[in-house]
Amino acid sequence: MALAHTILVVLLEEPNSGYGISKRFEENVGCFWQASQQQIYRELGKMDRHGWISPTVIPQEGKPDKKVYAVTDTGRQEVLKWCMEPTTPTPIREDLLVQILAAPYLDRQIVITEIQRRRAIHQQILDHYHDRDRWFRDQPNLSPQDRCRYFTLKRGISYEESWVDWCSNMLDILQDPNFLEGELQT
Amino acid sequence: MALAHTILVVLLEEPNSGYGISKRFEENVGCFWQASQQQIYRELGKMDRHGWISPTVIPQEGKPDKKVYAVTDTGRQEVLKWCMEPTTPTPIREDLLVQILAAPYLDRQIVITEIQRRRAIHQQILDHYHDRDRWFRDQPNLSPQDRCRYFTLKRGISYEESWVDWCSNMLDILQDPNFLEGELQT
DNA sequence: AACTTGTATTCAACTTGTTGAGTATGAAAT
DNA sequence: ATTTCATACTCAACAAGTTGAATACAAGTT
Repeated sequence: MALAHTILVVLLEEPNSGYGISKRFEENVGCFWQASQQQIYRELGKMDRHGWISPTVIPQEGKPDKKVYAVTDTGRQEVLKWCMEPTTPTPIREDLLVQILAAPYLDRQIVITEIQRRRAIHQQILDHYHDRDRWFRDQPNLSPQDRCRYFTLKRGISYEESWVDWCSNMLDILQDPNFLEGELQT
Repeated sequence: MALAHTILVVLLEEPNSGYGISKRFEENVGCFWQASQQQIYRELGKMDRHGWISPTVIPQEGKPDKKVYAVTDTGRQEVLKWCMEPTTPTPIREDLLVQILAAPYLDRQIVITEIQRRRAIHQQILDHYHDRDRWFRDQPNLSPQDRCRYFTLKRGISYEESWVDWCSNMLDILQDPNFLEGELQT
């Protein structure tokens, strides 16, 4: 139940609603954990039933009511216990590399176009991460929480850079008309 | 149904049994797609019902019988169609980074130990990939299939390198006794 | 006046992934 | 002689992720 624990960590900093948590995921957590709104709402229900969080309905003006969840003592114990356990690398499942494996049966131009498209996507994410990186650097003082968020952003940057590099390298190789013959390039 | 399509691509090169496909996944495909034996067997059943593959029972000496699956025409059409569609980056879900986000609530030594452990894991995978990389380079002639497998391996290397680099960087920062104060390091 | 956007939540169906048990054979090792 | 390993497959239960629909209010836009 890693999603539940991710949500708990987000709620440790401050209580928040399902909608607010979802926004947080988009803005801050997205570089290492992606979850849909529906997933978050469902998980919050389960966490509530487990007694890890407790909701307070907050009436708002001009907006619908919201249910703000706070971490309970049980929840706090649970998440800290979970966080001290060893982790394993996440299994990778990458559609694009299935295409690469199928490249001998495909038109080369399709593969090239797809890698260009993917490089653009990763470059765009990277640009966005660089903006956030600059924001962190411009702050005179960062809270420990922000500092740790910065570390996760660094991981996101490292990841996206590795994609952009690989794509560029692939394009160099595939655009060489002799790529099927001869020595392997470096 | 990306797993089904990944299996189809593997079967395009040569017909194979569930067990054999599982081995292939461990040896070659694992750097970009991880699937358990059970998942593969279940998927093969579904693919058979869809008419994408057809089995032949092969009696063996000294070993149990095996069901060798070959891609049908329908299956071939299906996988080639799928491979020409645009892909999206796989959502990332990384437990270790949840821990990093929770670091302000944890003992620093636990986080350091965990990152060291993870770096060792990624370094080990990387060493193994480097061995395979060397094997590819030592071949005088590679089939287009092997050449494409090599490209996916390159992606694996890029990915694991980015992890090792990030871990090393994190350890430098966390082992600095003043990491909570002062300027952000590069 | 009707449409879109942003906030806020809930429910249902389906697919995919994980975990564990269970069956069977032959070869190699203790 | 028994255990372990490698081959080879099946079934079931559960957890997690995806997709889509539905409801509701207010503000801003066309």
